[in-house]
Amino acid sequence: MLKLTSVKTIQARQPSHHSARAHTAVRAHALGDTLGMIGAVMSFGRNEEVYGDGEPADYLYKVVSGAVRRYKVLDDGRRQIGGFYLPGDIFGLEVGDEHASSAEAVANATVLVFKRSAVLALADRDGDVARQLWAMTARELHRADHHTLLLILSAQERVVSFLFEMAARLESNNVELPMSRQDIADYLGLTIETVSRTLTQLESSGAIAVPAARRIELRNRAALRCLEAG
Amino acid sequence: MLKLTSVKTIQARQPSHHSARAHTAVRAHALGDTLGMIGAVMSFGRNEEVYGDGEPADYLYKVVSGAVRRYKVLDDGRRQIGGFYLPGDIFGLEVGDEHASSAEAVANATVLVFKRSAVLALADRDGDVARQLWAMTARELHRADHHTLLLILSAQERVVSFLFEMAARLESNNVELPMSRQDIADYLGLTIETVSRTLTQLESSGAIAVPAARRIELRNRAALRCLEAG
DNA sequence: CGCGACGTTGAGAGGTTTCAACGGATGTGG
DNA sequence: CCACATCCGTTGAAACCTCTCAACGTCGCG
Repeated sequence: MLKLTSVKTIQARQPSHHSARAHTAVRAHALGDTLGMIGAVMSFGRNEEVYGDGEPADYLYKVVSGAVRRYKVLDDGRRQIGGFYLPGDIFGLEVGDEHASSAEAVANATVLVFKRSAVLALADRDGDVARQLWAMTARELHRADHHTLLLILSAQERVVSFLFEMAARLESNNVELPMSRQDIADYLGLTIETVSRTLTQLESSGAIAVPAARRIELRNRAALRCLEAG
Repeated sequence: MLKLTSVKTIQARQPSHHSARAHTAVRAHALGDTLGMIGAVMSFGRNEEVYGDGEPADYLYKVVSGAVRRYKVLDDGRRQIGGFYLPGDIFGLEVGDEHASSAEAVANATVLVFKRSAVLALADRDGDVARQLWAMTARELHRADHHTLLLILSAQERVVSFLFEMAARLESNNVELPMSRQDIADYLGLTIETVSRTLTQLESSGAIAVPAARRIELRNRAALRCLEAG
């Protein structure tokens, strides 16, 4: 298993480009629920940047509360959100030395921060850790593949697929969305209007309920599954 | 899936200048240009399956000649091509025990086949090998991320982006496409008609030349770059 | 030569976007 | 406490892009 004894105490300092305040260093339960190590807690306000595209990837992160979006922006301003990270998810892990995209807090978020160099050093000594870093990247790859599948679907299929994904990750039929319609649209490759119209349509059909803009309840999974495809 | 009862059995179905002398198991120069190991040469005819979605991932592959497509099909028949693999590329590497998509030869192809278990065993003993397997997955992840960016672009932008990608990988402005229009369409999330029309349009503008359906020459990169976005 | 696979072109339909206006919630200051 | 500004989300109508359906052309091959 894990050799916690081999883990040196890491004095995780606060990255200079971060404006959020760092709190006391705490002991993380796990990295990917298996790697044990030391991290620091940081807080990020809504829309606050965690790291930027092209910046050195000196840290990796694990969401404690709130939510984070990873995204790229094209020259003309179009934005593609590559993924959302919810409590328990790890993000910012790169094999290269630079981040390949940016990350921001969707809502106020607290995040565990780990020094990448320390994790890599640990992986060097422990094959198990190395395997898990690899597995983590592989999971991201599968997510990315699934995301490309999303983008060839119709608007309705994409929205339904998104709702199922969120319901599964939040483990409930009553989904409390942390992100805005714009975030959803940029994740699904649609406009906010199309997302909004589609949700209205799904609500009219009785498949879902939308008691509040950010709250969506899956009422008829069977019906929804018929509207899904991927 | 072809029978691989004996990894050393070689079907020299399509002898070419590359595979002509590859009757015996050869020592691969590299896996990812660095890992050294033993593989076997196999040949696949056009549209022949290399492996199928859900099958045990007992092998990984390196393209010697020809081209391979990795894809998934939805229930209703829609097909999404996740990527093309050209000579030198490695594919079929999974962290889990099953393939997450299918792979077929786009054109007659010869491929080096490696036993996954042997590679993993090697990685167990050699941290360098483990690191490279991880790096390989990370490269696929970056490709996948770039692919999702492609899918939010306009048809013209997607086609131009595709041409640039192919030109870069084939290291030439004169691109000899191994794949059909349908393959391109399924890779770009478009229809063959839209791909065809876009190419015609690009040719009319003088940005490219299409002396034959499968041969495309980039004539004006500057103009093409203006039509691109990602 | 004729067949079938592949690619191109055309016309119309349809889905998504664009542009615009409106509504609702929240927060602030008078 | 209300007026007001702002952000976010919804709704409508028209434009646009891509798809669909269809026909035609081309190439390779039996």
